[in-house]
Amino acid sequence: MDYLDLKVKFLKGFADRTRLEILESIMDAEKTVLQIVSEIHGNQSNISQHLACLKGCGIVTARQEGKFIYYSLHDEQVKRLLTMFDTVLGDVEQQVASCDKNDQCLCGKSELKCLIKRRIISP
Amino acid sequence: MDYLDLKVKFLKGFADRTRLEILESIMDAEKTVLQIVSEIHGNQSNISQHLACLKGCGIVTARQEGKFIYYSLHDEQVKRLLTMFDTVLGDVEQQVASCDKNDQCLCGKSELKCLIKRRIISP
DNA sequence: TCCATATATTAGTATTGACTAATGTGTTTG
DNA sequence: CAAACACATTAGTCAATACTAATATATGGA
Repeated sequence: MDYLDLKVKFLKGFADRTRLEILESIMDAEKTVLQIVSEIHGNQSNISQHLACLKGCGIVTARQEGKFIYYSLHDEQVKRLLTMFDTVLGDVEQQVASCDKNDQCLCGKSELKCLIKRRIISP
Repeated sequence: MDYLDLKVKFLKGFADRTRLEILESIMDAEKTVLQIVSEIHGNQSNISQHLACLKGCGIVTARQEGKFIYYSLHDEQVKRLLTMFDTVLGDVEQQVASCDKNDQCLCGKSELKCLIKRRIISP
């Protein structure tokens, strides 16, 4: 694993809907797994796996207290980064939203418009 | 597609080795597709697809001039974000590098240690 | 010690995404 | 207009990843 691989892994940590929901949930205060599970949709197993992922990506840290494990953002820098995502996305949101022009890319291939374009289903 | 989906898509745009290589390549100056292709490994088709992806994610923009198309970062904010990735990664690099503890997560399941853990191959 | 609670792990499946090779489109130049 | 060039698109394949359900581990308390 070279530096670029580490960077990819770190960034992939953020690039998932469930994980972003988790991060939003613990943005301002540490939470236990069950607290997170109840705040966002998801089941316990799934959330646990995503938390392990976030930890492995250096995005969150865990702190045990009795039978509870509290998760929080790794540090202030990570929080700043999360904030910056929104800032920058503000600039480009329109472009990203016009997904029609790049159906094939990161839109989820079972998205309706993508299925149409790929002629799996008809309009 | 709600706001969170847009954010996920935007972030996924960064979360790939080839795309990061492209971004590094055009970080300081716009480049044509062929220039990018020759600077990093990759073949033309592959790079073209990644460029379409980056464009769709609002990360780069394209400018046509004759038969050439010049790609560059979408704006200064995106450049700042790319810089910030390195800054924050500096803090957490050690944690990310110790991939052993989270084999299953974003390490690539055909990585040697992952294959061992999953008992596909033996140590 | 036995049970309940909190969380992690495993295994299996389905989806998503990256890559290659081949072909298509548009632009310039002879 | 035809050939060459620059780039985009398509289709197909394989690998990576997210999810569910079931099971395992660990902690605290009756």
